[in-house]
Amino acid sequence: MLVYAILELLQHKPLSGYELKKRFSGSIVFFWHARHSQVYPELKRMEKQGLIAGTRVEQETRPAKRVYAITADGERALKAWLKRPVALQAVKDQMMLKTFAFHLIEPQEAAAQLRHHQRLHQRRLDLYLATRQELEQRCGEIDATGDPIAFWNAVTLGYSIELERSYIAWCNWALERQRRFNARAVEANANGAPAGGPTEGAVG
Amino acid sequence: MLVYAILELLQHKPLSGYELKKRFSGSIVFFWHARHSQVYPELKRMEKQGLIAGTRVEQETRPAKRVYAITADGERALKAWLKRPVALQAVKDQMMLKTFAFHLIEPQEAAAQLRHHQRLHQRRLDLYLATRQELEQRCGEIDATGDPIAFWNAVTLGYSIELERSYIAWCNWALERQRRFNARAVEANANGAPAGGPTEGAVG
DNA sequence: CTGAAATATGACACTTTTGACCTATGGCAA
DNA sequence: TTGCCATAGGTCAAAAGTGTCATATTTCAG
Repeated sequence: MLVYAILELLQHKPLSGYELKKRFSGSIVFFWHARHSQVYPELKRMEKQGLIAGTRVEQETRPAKRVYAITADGERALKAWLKRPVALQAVKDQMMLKTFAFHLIEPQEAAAQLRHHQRLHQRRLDLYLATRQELEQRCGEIDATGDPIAFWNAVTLGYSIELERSYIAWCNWALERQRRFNARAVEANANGAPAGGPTEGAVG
Repeated sequence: MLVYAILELLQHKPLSGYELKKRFSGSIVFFWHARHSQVYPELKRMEKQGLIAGTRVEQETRPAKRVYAITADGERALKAWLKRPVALQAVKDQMMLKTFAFHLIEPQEAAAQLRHHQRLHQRRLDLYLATRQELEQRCGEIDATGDPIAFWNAVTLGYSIELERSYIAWCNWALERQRRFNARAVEANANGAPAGGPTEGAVG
């Protein structure tokens, strides 16, 4: 997969390993990322396969760098991949893994975790919104410019924003539901009817 | 991370490697998954660490199995992990990686990809909704039962459902935006004003 | 009675990813 | 002038994860 992420970035413009690494902390990082210790070996492998071509570039004030450009073969491989249908991706979410077992910790601790997580996603959302503002200022009303690169950039950014909003909304919803749940439990306890214990049937 | 996923599952009830593997195709698979070739070695490692304890169990109609139970150490480790604040997780989304480069393929091919992906997520959403129905039938109105396991199960399931709905909504939105975008491009073309070419500034 | 399917566990090669460490150069600030 | 930061590019061990093959047993359908 990293192969295609790199090809996509090089398809716009030739870049060095260091510049690529920085791109993976730029807009593409919203849905794909890689460390430099993964990028450099991958570039070598891709060059051996003929997907990209590197050239040494001397610089005056900075160390020399090796700039990679996509080849005709690389572009073919990229387009072929784009046309292949994607399979449904498995979800891996640490926060959900924790939430699934929140019955093991104190309700207020669970709530604190949810609030903390909400703050983190709020910060990320703010970053995404700022990025969108920037993009719109650079490109004007995207639909009007007719630039397909800016268009699809905006479409993926729209997804990232929606995802963060969903997460924040879910945190709110979970906290609200938890408040109601706890209130009921306290009430039931006061009436001398203890809340139900672990129910095996709930898991599977 | 797999360690904690396994501990969570064993915390409910001792299970064999095979049963665990099946759990990873059950409700926990909505946000975590693992193949059996990862589960079995992990169980051995965890037993050596003292987080779980295995016992050989003979069966009449089936081959003997090794059932693992969580230890006091394992429970402590699990609870400690639950209380540690989660870091923001990086997103990895193949579909977004593709969408980011859809300017390289024909608009109708991009639209076909979006529609295909929407169908896949619709199917998954249907599965999740069925699971929720099942859960509610087994546990009744969850807030009323006072069972915290069923409660947090419902909360995570709520997230999974929201995520799928977001994805489907995004596909619709993207398709609609693309239709408008293409209509404009055709219009501009008819007026003798060709649509803008690649804009370097759109990526970074 | 043969073969497929489910149960049950494992080995192994491989890729992907992470985290820590290392080497340079040059600019800039305390 | 000492040290930090950014640029530039690596290495390496380890962990995480995938995919395939192997090996038993038993049940059940044809």
